[in-house]
Amino acid sequence: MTSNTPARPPGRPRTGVNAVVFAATLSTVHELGYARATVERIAAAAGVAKSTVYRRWPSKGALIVDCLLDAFGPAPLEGTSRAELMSSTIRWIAAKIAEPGVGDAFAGVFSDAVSDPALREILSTRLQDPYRLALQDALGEPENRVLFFIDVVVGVLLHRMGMTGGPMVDADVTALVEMVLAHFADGPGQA
Amino acid sequence: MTSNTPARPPGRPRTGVNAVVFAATLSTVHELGYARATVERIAAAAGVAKSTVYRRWPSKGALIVDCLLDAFGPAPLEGTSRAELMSSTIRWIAAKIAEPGVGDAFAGVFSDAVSDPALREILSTRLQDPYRLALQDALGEPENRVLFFIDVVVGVLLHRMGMTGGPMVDADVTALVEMVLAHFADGPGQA
DNA sequence: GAGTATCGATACCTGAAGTCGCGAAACTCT
DNA sequence: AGAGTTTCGCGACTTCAGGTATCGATACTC
Repeated sequence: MTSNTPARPPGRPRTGVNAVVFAATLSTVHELGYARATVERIAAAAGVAKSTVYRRWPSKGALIVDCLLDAFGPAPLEGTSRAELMSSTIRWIAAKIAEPGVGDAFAGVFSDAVSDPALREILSTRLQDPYRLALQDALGEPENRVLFFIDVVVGVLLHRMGMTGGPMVDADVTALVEMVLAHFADGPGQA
Repeated sequence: MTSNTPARPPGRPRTGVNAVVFAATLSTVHELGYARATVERIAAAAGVAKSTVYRRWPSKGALIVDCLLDAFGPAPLEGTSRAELMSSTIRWIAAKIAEPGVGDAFAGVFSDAVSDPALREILSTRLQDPYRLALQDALGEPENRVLFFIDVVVGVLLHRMGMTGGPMVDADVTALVEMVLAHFADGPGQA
């Protein structure tokens, strides 16, 4: 244990502007949409130089993913029964995606990932995997079933967002909950 | 009925290269991905000038939408029972999206539409509405239920495509069919 | 033959992602 | 105190893609 206390590396420390940049990202995406929310505009909204943003995130997509991670936070995973747990998780995701800027940012980075394998890797590893593992643990379901669950919930919400420009209304979220609950009611085991 | 036979408008008629451009679009998108499939490259692959493409389609998104319309064609709507009809429709969409280039193009134009209201209008009106109306008629379901059906099927398939880079495996398509069928089994009427 | 709309080719404009280099500031270590 | 290191803001720069405009040539209709 010779170097167990890195204390602080030499050089000027980074200013604590990550939270400000995340807030500026969401508000800029919310106002202008994903494509017009350029890194330059986001940086200006945060009161920060563009080079500062690129010093911390390698690409616009990586910035968005980190911003989404910050916006979502850890999954609540509340509920005593499997049904309650799934229901609350779905409603939690729906509510988060409905927050101003979050859905637009999510759909935007998602579509960028289609033709960008590096970004797809970031999206899958940094954003999807933590929630996937937490759900596997909480639900006791195998990986492929949880991935299917995520595909259904997030896919439906993003498709509605992309087609209409707005979040899904509550009645349809309820229908989504009922449909998913019925499919997963029989517990782990089937394909 | 004075001008009931427009016959052919004056000027040089357009050459019949639409089909060639569509094929070039899909193959280019398949090879390079949506973002790198520039209009210039697509035109070159079709043996056509870029200006010719822009003379026929106002934007890249409109070209992609027309290309998808051509690739999908009319919905089969086969099956005697409601369950068979839904099942065959879902498998038909899944198979189409799995065709080389189609899924990438779909996901790409979809994500572009998120921050482009004009493109969203084109996507919704030209691509979604025809199939929505046909499904409303064939299933006897109200608009909001059919929209939910489309959200589920297309949303799930595109989310899988965007996250993994490849189409959904057959076992998961089967799970999707079962889940949707169970939800819509009770027929029209509930929310 | 006059008029019109297409064709290919090419040059151009705009905007956005990402890079680079600069001098200044804020730290740590000696 | 001073050397070394890293960040900061600022701005110029490169690259690339969507889209526009202009050109002479071509293929039609009237």
